[in-house]
Amino acid sequence: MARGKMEMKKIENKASRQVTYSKRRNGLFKKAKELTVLCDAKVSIIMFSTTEKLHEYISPSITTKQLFDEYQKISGNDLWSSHYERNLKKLKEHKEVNSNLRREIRQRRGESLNDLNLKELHGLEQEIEVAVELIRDRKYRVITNRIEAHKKKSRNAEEVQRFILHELDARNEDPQYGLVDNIAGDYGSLLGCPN
Amino acid sequence: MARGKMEMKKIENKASRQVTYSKRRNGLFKKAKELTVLCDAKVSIIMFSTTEKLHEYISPSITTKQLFDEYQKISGNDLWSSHYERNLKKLKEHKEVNSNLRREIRQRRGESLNDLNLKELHGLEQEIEVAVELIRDRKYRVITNRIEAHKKKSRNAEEVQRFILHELDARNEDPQYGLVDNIAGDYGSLLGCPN
DNA sequence: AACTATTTATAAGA
DNA sequence: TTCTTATAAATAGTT
Repeated sequence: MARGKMEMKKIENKASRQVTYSKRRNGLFKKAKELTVLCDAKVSIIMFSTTEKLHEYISPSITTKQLFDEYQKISGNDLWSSHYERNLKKLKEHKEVNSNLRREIRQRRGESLNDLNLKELHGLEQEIEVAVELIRDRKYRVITNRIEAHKKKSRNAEEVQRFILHELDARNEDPQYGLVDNIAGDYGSLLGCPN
Repeated sequence: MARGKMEMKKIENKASRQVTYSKRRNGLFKKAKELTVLCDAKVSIIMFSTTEKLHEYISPSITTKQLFDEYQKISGNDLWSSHYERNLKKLKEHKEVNSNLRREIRQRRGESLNDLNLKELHGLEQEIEVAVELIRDRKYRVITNRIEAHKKKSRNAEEVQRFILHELDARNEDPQYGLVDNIAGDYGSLLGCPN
C-alpha cells in the first residue's frame, strides 16, 4: 500500500512474507485496540503464521475463555465441548470395558461367582478345564525343549571331553605336538561352566 | 483519523460510536483478509459491540473450531487444554490397562502363552486349578440349593394336594359346601407347573 | 451511503 | 530488527 500498489496474492519470497506478516499483525492489533477503546467493544484476534506460530489479541475487558463462552452461547457453535465430551465418553466406555474385563478375570479366578447361573458356571468350568490342558501342554513342551537342549549340551560336553583326551594322548605320545593352550578356558563356556 | 486527530477514548455519542464501530470493523476485517492472502496466515477475529452483537471473521483455509482446537493445543496455558491433555493421558492409561487385562484373559484361556517362562506357566496352571475347584464348589452349591428348593416345593405340593383332596372330600360329603374355584389355577404356579 | 480532507499504515530501501 | 519515506489506504466528519 505504499511505494506502488500491492497485488493481493501470496508473497512468494519467504523473508518478505514474514516481514509483512509481522508488520501487518502489529497494524491489525493496533486497529483492534483502537476499536476496543473508541467503541467499547470486545475483540479477540487469534492468528497463526505459516510457521504455525500463534499470536493473539484480546480486549482487556474480557478473557479469551469468557469470549469463547459468549461466542458459543450466541453463535450456537460448539467449539470445544464436543471434543471434551467425546473424550469423556470414550473414557467412560474404556472404564466399562475395563471393569468387565476385571470381572471376567475375577470369575476365572473363582471369585465373584454369585452373579453366574448354573449354566454359566458349567460353561466357565469347561472353558477353564480346556485352558488348563492347553497350559499344561505348553508347560510340557517347554520342559521337553529344555531337556533336549540339555542333552545337546551334554553331547557337546562329551565331544569336548573326547577332544581333550585326544589332545592329551597326542601330547603324551609326542611332546613336540603343537600345544593347545588353555583348553579348559576355551571350552568351559561350551560346557556351561563358569570360566 | 481524518479531519483532525482522534482522541483515543470511548466515543460518548452512541450514534457515532456505532457508525465508527461499523466502519472500523469493516476495515479490520479487510486487513485480516489481506493478511490471510498475502502471508498465507490463519486469522480469527471475533468481536462484540456494546450492544452484544457478534461479528466474526475467519480465514477460508480453516474453521473456527479447528482454529480453537489449535489454539488450545498451542497456547497450552488455560484450563481447557489442561483438561484436554489430562483426558488424553487418562485415555492412554486406560487403553494400556485394558490391553494388559486382555492379555491376562488370553493367557487364562490358554492362548498367547509364548511370553511365559516355565515358572510362570507353572504358577498359572496352579492358579487355574485352584479356580476350577472354586467354580466346581460353587456349581455344586447352586445345584444343592436347587435340589433343596425343589424338595421344599414338593413338600408344598404335597400340602396342596392334601388340601385339594380335603376340599374334594368335603364337597362330596356336602354339595352345599362353599366352592373353591379353579384350585389347579391358584396352586399351579406354586407347583412350578405351567398353568 | 458518498465524499474528501486528513491521518495512518506500510512496502521498499537503508 | 528498526528507521525512513514515498505512497496507498483508512477513515472522521460532513453532505
